[in-house]
Amino acid sequence: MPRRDATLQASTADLIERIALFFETEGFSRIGGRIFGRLLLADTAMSLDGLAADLAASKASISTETRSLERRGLIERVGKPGDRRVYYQVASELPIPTMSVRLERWRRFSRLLEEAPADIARGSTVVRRRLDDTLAAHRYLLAEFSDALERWHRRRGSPRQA
Amino acid sequence: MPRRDATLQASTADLIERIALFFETEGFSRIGGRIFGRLLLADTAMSLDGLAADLAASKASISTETRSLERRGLIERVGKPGDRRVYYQVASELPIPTMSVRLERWRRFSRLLEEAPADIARGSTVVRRRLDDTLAAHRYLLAEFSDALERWHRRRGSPRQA
DNA sequence: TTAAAGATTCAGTGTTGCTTGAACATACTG
DNA sequence: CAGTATGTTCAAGCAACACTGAATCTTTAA
Repeated sequence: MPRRDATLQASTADLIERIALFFETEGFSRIGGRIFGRLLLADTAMSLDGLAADLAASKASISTETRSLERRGLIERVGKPGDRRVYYQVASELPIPTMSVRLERWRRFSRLLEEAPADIARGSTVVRRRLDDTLAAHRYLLAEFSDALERWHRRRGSPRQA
Repeated sequence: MPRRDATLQASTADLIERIALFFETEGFSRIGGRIFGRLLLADTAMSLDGLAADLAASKASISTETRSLERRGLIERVGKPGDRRVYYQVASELPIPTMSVRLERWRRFSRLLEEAPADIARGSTVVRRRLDDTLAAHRYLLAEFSDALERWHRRRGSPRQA
């Protein structure tokens, strides 16, 4: 029974675990969630084996899950001079990609409705109207939300005064 | 090998299946997604055994999944005079609950960050700042989105001119 | 080129959770 | 009351997926 690295505070490990549980309900694997949680609370970028040791998981899992998290824009890879390992850190403009991923999901559903063949609701005005209404709401809310995201980005995005 | 009811058009069955696949990525079961898809495209409310026959699934599954969908506000039960069965239909103000469910998920994550014990990032300004920024973004976007939802509701919610 | 570290892929194992038939509960009808 | 229709719960089978150790690939250093 491998133990988690002792350098991790109990409260930190706790929060990481809760984040992982949350991520699990969002379609990630538990380890994926742990990685994200660990990086979110990390003072500095971490290497693959650092994560593996820290989270008591195999390097195979870390490798797979980091790639998945990266593809979804939640984390990014960085290098360190004089070190050939790859380091991972939370995406620099974190809120944007997080929300963008969610936006993308909605769009997929909207597209699904749009693609509904014309013949599907033929003869049934009630269905046709329901689909139209739903689609209209999605369009409206998606647009509003994109705007808000854009606004936030402009308001906060530029100042890189670390 | 039970077949799907022949009264369902092929294109309709197809769309239902794609909706079900989408719902699966959203944390529902496949059958749950099928039920929602079927009801979304249904001209009229459907009974439990109607759904079971139509979707070639057991009544047990339909019973479980309808309850889950109802709890999440996506469908609702209605009665028909002179019939003791329970009928299901898509929620009347569909877009609202759909979006509300999503909002609720975000709020859960925000709460997770808020509950992060103070000691967690002590000594690390970079972590503290990252958490603060993320939380600020979430608060901003959640507020904006709630407003938009409210606006939509007011704009569209009242006219019940069926 | 070889040696070695670092990262990825693969095949196997275990766990989770969906789905179902059957048993059970409830409520209506005559 | 008995009989029946309707809906829910339960235990078990099964499929899907996460996770891992080992093998493989890639890159760097000497």
